[in-house]
Amino acid sequence: MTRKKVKLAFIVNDSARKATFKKRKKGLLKKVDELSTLCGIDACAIIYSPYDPQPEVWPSPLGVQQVLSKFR
Amino acid sequence: MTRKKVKLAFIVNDSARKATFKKRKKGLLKKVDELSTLCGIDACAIIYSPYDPQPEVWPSPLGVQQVLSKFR
DNA sequence: CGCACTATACTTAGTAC
DNA sequence: TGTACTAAGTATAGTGC
Repeated sequence: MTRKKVKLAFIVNDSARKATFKKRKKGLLKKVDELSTLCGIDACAIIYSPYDPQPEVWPSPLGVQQVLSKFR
Repeated sequence: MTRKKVKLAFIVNDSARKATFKKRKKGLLKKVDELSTLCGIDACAIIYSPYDPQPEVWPSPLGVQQVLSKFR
Protein backbone atom coordinates (compact mmCIF):
# COMPACT_ATOMS: atom_id res chain seq x y z
CA MET A 1 0.00 0.00 0.00
CA THR A 2 2.80 2.33 -0.79
CA ARG A 3 3.90 2.57 2.77
CA LYS A 4 7.46 3.34 1.85
CA LYS A 5 8.74 6.22 -0.12
CA VAL A 6 10.02 5.20 -3.44
CA LYS A 7 13.75 4.99 -3.35
CA LEU A 8 15.06 5.68 -6.78
CA ALA A 9 17.37 2.74 -7.13
CA PHE A 10 17.55 -0.63 -8.79
CA ILE A 11 15.20 -3.15 -7.19
CA VAL A 12 17.33 -6.12 -6.28
CA ASN A 13 14.55 -8.60 -5.60
CA ASP A 14 13.64 -10.25 -8.89
CA SER A 15 9.96 -10.80 -8.39
CA ALA A 16 9.44 -7.40 -6.83
CA ARG A 17 11.27 -5.78 -9.72
CA LYS A 18 9.20 -7.60 -12.27
CA ALA A 19 5.97 -6.68 -10.49
CA THR A 20 6.97 -3.03 -10.31
CA PHE A 21 8.01 -3.08 -13.93
CA LYS A 22 4.68 -4.41 -15.05
CA LYS A 23 2.74 -1.84 -13.06
CA ARG A 24 4.86 1.12 -14.04
CA LYS A 25 5.04 0.14 -17.67
CA LYS A 26 1.28 0.21 -17.77
CA GLY A 27 1.13 3.56 -16.03
CA LEU A 28 3.80 5.01 -18.26
CA LEU A 29 2.10 4.00 -21.47
CA LYS A 30 -1.10 5.52 -20.16
CA LYS A 31 0.71 8.78 -19.52
CA VAL A 32 2.11 8.84 -23.02
CA ASP A 33 -1.33 8.19 -24.39
CA GLU A 34 -2.81 11.00 -22.32
CA LEU A 35 -0.14 13.49 -23.27
CA SER A 36 -0.62 12.71 -26.91
CA THR A 37 -4.39 12.95 -26.70
CA LEU A 38 -4.61 16.04 -24.54
CA CYS A 39 -2.07 18.02 -26.50
CA GLY A 40 -2.45 16.55 -29.97
CA ILE A 41 1.21 15.79 -30.39
CA ASP A 42 3.35 13.03 -31.80
CA ALA A 43 5.26 10.91 -29.38
CA CYS A 44 6.52 7.40 -29.09
CA ALA A 45 7.99 5.15 -26.47
CA ILE A 46 9.97 1.95 -26.65
CA ILE A 47 10.56 -0.21 -23.60
CA TYR A 48 12.80 -3.26 -23.57
CA SER A 49 12.68 -5.81 -20.83
CA PRO A 50 13.88 -9.32 -20.15
CA TYR A 51 10.28 -10.20 -19.28
CA ASP A 52 8.82 -9.74 -22.70
CA PRO A 53 10.01 -11.31 -25.96
CA GLN A 54 8.97 -8.21 -27.85
CA PRO A 55 9.77 -4.65 -26.77
CA GLU A 56 6.75 -2.72 -25.60
CA VAL A 57 6.02 0.15 -27.92
CA TRP A 58 3.60 3.02 -28.09
CA PRO A 59 1.47 3.91 -29.95
CA SER A 60 2.13 0.95 -32.25
CA PRO A 61 5.02 -0.55 -34.18
CA LEU A 62 3.93 1.38 -37.24
CA GLY A 63 3.38 4.58 -35.27
CA VAL A 64 6.82 4.25 -33.77
CA GLN A 65 8.35 3.80 -37.20
CA GLN A 66 6.68 6.95 -38.41
CA VAL A 67 7.92 9.00 -35.49
CA LEU A 68 11.37 7.49 -35.88
CA SER A 69 11.57 8.36 -39.54
CA LYS A 70 10.90 11.96 -38.57
CA PHE A 71 13.49 11.80 -35.81
CA ARG A 72 16.29 10.55 -37.98
CA MET B 1 -5.49 22.72 -7.93
CA THR B 2 -6.85 19.90 -9.95
CA ARG B 3 -10.40 20.60 -9.04
CA LYS B 4 -11.70 18.96 -12.14
CA LYS B 5 -11.28 15.41 -13.19
CA VAL B 6 -9.11 15.12 -16.21
CA LYS B 7 -11.18 14.65 -19.31
CA LEU B 8 -9.18 12.68 -21.78
CA ALA B 9 -9.66 14.88 -24.80
CA PHE B 10 -7.81 17.45 -26.82
CA ILE B 11 -7.42 20.71 -24.93
CA VAL B 12 -8.81 23.39 -27.21
CA ASN B 13 -7.43 26.42 -25.39
CA ASP B 14 -3.96 27.09 -26.74
CA SER B 15 -2.27 28.44 -23.65
CA ALA B 16 -3.86 25.85 -21.40
CA ARG B 17 -2.76 23.11 -23.75
CA LYS B 18 0.78 24.36 -23.83
CA ALA B 19 0.91 24.66 -20.05
CA THR B 20 -0.40 21.13 -19.62
CA PHE B 21 2.02 19.85 -22.21
CA LYS B 22 4.97 21.34 -20.44
CA LYS B 23 3.95 19.94 -17.07
CA ARG B 24 3.09 16.50 -18.31
CA LYS B 25 6.14 16.21 -20.49
CA LYS B 26 8.26 16.78 -17.43
CA GLY B 27 6.32 14.24 -15.41
CA LEU B 28 6.45 11.71 -18.20
CA LEU B 29 10.19 11.95 -18.62
CA LYS B 30 10.59 11.50 -14.90
CA LYS B 31 8.49 8.36 -15.05
CA VAL B 32 10.59 6.93 -17.85
CA ASP B 33 13.69 7.68 -15.86
CA GLU B 34 12.30 5.98 -12.78
CA LEU B 35 11.18 2.90 -14.65
CA SER B 36 14.57 2.54 -16.23
CA THR B 37 16.39 3.03 -12.96
CA LEU B 38 14.18 0.87 -10.79
CA CYS B 39 14.08 -2.04 -13.19
CA GLY B 40 17.39 -1.70 -14.97
CA ILE B 41 15.90 -1.75 -18.42
CA ASP B 42 16.42 0.03 -21.70
CA ALA B 43 13.77 2.44 -22.81
CA CYS B 44 13.48 5.58 -24.81
CA ALA B 45 10.92 8.24 -25.48
CA ILE B 46 10.56 10.83 -28.21
CA ILE B 47 8.09 13.69 -27.93
CA TYR B 48 7.39 16.14 -30.72
CA SER B 49 5.64 19.42 -30.16
CA PRO B 50 5.04 22.70 -31.91
CA TYR B 51 6.41 24.41 -28.80
CA ASP B 52 9.95 23.18 -29.06
CA PRO B 53 12.27 23.46 -32.05
CA GLN B 54 13.83 20.15 -31.14
CA PRO B 55 11.92 17.01 -30.16
CA GLU B 56 12.24 16.10 -26.53
CA VAL B 57 14.05 12.82 -26.11
CA TRP B 58 14.98 10.50 -23.30
CA PRO B 59 17.51 9.48 -22.14
CA SER B 60 19.55 11.41 -24.70
CA PRO B 61 19.86 11.71 -28.46
CA LEU B 62 22.63 9.13 -28.42
CA GLY B 63 20.75 6.85 -26.05
CA VAL B 64 17.71 7.03 -28.26
CA GLN B 65 19.76 6.12 -31.29
CA GLN B 66 21.12 3.09 -29.49
CA VAL B 67 17.71 1.87 -28.50
CA LEU B 68 16.42 2.51 -31.99
CA SER B 69 19.19 0.55 -33.61
CA LYS B 70 18.13 -2.40 -31.48
CA PHE B 71 14.50 -1.86 -32.36
CA ARG B 72 15.03 -1.87 -36.09
C1' DC C 1 4.82 33.71 -20.65
C1' DG C 2 6.67 31.02 -16.86
C1' DC C 3 7.16 29.87 -12.10
C1' DA C 4 5.22 28.77 -7.45
C1' DC C 5 1.51 27.09 -4.84
C1' DT C 6 -1.73 23.56 -3.24
C1' DA C 7 -6.04 20.91 -3.21
C1' DT C 8 -7.36 17.05 -5.31
C1' DA C 9 -6.97 13.29 -8.70
C1' DC C 10 -4.06 9.74 -9.92
C1' DT C 11 -0.46 6.12 -9.35
C1' DT C 12 1.49 2.49 -7.03
C1' DA C 13 4.10 -0.62 -3.03
C1' DG C 14 3.04 -3.95 -0.27
C1' DT C 15 -0.14 -7.47 0.84
C1' DA C 16 -3.57 -11.41 0.64
C1' DC C 17 -5.36 -15.01 -1.94
C1' DT D 1 2.70 -16.13 -10.83
C1' DG D 2 -1.43 -12.87 -11.53
C1' DT D 3 -5.20 -10.13 -9.78
C1' DA D 4 -7.49 -7.18 -6.50
C1' DC D 5 -7.27 -4.01 -2.72
C1' DT D 6 -6.06 0.27 -0.50
C1' DA D 7 -3.05 3.42 2.07
C1' DA D 8 0.18 6.66 1.13
C1' DG D 9 2.96 8.95 -1.98
C1' DT D 10 3.12 11.53 -6.42
C1' DA D 11 1.47 14.37 -10.28
C1' DT D 12 -1.00 18.08 -11.83
C1' DA D 13 -5.21 21.78 -12.99
C1' DG D 14 -6.25 25.96 -11.95
C1' DT D 15 -4.71 30.16 -10.00
C1' DG D 16 -1.94 34.40 -8.67
C1' DC D 17 2.02 36.94 -9.60
